[in-house]
Amino acid sequence: MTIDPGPRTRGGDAGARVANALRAGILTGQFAPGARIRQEDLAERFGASRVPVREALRILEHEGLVTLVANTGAWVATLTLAECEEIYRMRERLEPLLLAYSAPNLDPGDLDRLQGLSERMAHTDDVDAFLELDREFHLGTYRRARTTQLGELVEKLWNTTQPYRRAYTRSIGPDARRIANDEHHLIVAALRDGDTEDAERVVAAHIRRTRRQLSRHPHLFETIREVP
Amino acid sequence: MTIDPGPRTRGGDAGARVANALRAGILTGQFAPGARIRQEDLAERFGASRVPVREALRILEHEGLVTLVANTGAWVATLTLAECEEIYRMRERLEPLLLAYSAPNLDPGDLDRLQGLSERMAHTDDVDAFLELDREFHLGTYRRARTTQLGELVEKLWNTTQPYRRAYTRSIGPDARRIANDEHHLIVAALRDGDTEDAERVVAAHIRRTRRQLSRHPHLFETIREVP
DNA sequence: TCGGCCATACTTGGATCCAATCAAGGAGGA
DNA sequence: TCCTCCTTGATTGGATCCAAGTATGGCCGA
Repeated sequence: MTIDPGPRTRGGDAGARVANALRAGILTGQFAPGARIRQEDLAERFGASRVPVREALRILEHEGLVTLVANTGAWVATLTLAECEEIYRMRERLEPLLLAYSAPNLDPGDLDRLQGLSERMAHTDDVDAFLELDREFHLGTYRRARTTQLGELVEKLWNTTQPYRRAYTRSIGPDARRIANDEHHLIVAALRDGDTEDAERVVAAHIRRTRRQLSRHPHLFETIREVP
Repeated sequence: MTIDPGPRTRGGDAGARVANALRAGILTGQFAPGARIRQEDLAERFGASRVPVREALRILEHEGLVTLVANTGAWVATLTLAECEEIYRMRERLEPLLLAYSAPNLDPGDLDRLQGLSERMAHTDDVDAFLELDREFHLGTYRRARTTQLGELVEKLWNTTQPYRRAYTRSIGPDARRIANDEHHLIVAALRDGDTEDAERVVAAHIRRTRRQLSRHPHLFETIREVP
């Protein structure tokens, strides 16, 4: 019995490999919400047959990134404003809990790295870079959580809302993003103080504020639904 | 363009059909945690080939009911005590939110039905009947929630912990279950009063108490892990 | 000219076949 | 006697092939 080789996708797991690649494509915006996905296209693109592609679609369906309709096809999942608000309300409750799992295990090096991310974020005007740093920062605060379910779920919630977060970030100016930076600094400060409860409160408020902001931009969700 | 046929599993979705059947088997205890699942067995049992079976396993893997190891096999998922506590903490935060979505839409007929379930629960000594009624009751309070993600997630959390809830319920006497009945009555009463916030508090306390009870029975999780 | 119907092409779904991988059991040697 | 290595069986993974369903385009009729 060899030891588990970890997340390295070795031969014998083409389904997961295709899923990872397609997930990355959706998160980076190469595949837009509502876009049709043809199995054979993916198979050709990744040099696999349609069998693992179908498995990959099944995986991503349950991650909320793909919508499958039997005998009809697959589309990149779309969200309505109501669904997006729902996810943000879930995050509002779950991420403080996840932070509570993680905070006691964050060492000074972690905190320095988080502070570095937060500062780089404050000095960038590029939307994609900002999004990437934002994600790195928040998930970074959760990295030391020894959870098996909660961490994955939170990442999943981030993933499904990512395309809309990108559209939103583009639509607002760089100035409007400054508030997020202040909140990030507050989180790092609370974590340095060892005041986990305060950090939890700031995270919850951060998510709540973002949700309200999103609600003021319903047009972001008025994409043409190719899904019937 | 025909309208979406809904959750009816018609021809052309054997993967989902197998997944539903296997899920039911796990929830009813026919497949115990840690039990090996052979693809060909399932295929033969459900009269399908191994292709849809593999899809079903992928689905259930992401529902947390099955553990897959590449090139090795599939097992009914097992939980450690720590993982179970983690899930209960998640439920503690999510179910009050879900109840808040549902409560305003519950009509008097729903409440009567819930009260009926709660009373039948108080008068049964059969463990399986109790578990079924308990599940019906709680999910019944959430049934009117117009959510797309949260409801499914909560049901998923119920499913993954179901085998251990069964073992726990068996291990305690009928008397120890009475407290749950009182809490259920409180929930119905709060809902009748239109006091959603109070109902949320009772649900949270109910889950929290159950989590503490489970923590006192670590032996329930000391099953032989067939998974290497 | 517009609407409905039908046939055709395309896409997805499922089954069978073959290759690759892993686990177990036995043989051989120290 | 115990450890190691190798062989063999069983099971999973992937590809190709065929069937079934759906959507699109053209044709006919009103």
